[in-house]
Amino acid sequence: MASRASTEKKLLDAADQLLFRRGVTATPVDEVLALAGVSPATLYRAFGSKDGLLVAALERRLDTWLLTWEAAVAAAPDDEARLLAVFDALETFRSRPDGARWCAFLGSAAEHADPPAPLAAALARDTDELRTRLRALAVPVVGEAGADELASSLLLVVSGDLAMRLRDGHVSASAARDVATAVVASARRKTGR
Amino acid sequence: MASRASTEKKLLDAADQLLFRRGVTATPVDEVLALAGVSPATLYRAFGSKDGLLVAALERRLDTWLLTWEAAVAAAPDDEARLLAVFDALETFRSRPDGARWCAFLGSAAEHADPPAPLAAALARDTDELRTRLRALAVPVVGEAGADELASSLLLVVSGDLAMRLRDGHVSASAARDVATAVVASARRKTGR
DNA sequence: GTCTATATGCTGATAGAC
DNA sequence: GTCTATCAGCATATAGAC
Repeated sequence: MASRASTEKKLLDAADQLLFRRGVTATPVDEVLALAGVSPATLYRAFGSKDGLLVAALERRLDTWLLTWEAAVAAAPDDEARLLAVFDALETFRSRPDGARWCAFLGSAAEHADPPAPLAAALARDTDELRTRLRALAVPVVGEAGADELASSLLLVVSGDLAMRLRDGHVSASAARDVATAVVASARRKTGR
Repeated sequence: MASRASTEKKLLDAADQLLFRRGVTATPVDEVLALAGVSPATLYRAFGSKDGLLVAALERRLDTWLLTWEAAVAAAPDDEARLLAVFDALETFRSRPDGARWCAFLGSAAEHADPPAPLAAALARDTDELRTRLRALAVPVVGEAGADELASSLLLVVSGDLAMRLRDGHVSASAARDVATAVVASARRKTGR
């Protein structure tokens, strides 16, 4: 006897494993249903549509990602390591069983010409969290003055790491971290720290 | 009286304008046909399938992109400017009437779980050209020893700039160039130049 | 011979009825 | 949970215009 919460969780788990590996459009609803062991009616009652399930999966995923990132920050020894911990977290998150091919948020947004509002909101929240938290972690490293610019630069590097996963396999895991290290050093020099 | 070459060009132009702005899957073939003012039979005779047209459009697009980049390199005053000219070219290319929402190659690849061979080859060629040419431009700046690593780093920054276009509009046009400048400075310091 | 216009088979996703 | 209707998009076939 399946409770409502557990069938919804099964659907979200299935969505996580399929939609973000194969792509949203490329994955038939039937496969999600089959993996979840759930009937179509359940999906449409709980989430309204395939897109509804997608958005719910993204929201849950963002929470998980932020926890992963927080753990990496907590494990880092000093201010600069805390700022760069996002790259450790990316690696950890990528190696999860439901790790996306590149990025669940960017990938979902990229599939729509003009993403529907709830989907755009999910990506915007991801972007905001990245920028805001990077900025907060940047303050101890370069001070208030340089924090905005450094956060934007690092967000670009993070996005670059994600996009590189779509290209051929030449990419070393530490490439993004190396670039970020250079960016931080440059910002430090600029602010005299 | 429409010649064979001209109808094919009309299809490629329409593909450029629609597929890479709205996304490949998101654009029905019918719209491409309507914009090109061409009948279905013409498309399927010339390109075999929607995907065939896509690949042909990507191939033509890569040639155009490389010409744009070469022009930007030629206009740059010194070795470092030539290495960073790729960011000028990105801006120029983006502002074309058929400029992609983010990146025609990454976007097309992202839509397939496991891209069909001709599509994968198109993206691989894009990646190879970027890496190889960046490496050649890096040699005068940091020497043979550091050129591979610098090229890889800059490729990541380029990809980051492209991916940022999927996020919200906070991005300044010079952000990628600033990051790249820091990366080049760091590489220079490392190789003692 | 190359194109246009139109009609149609086919497949698979979505949604809802039972 | 099964089963079915609807709908959209891709691909092809046919017939005729330049």
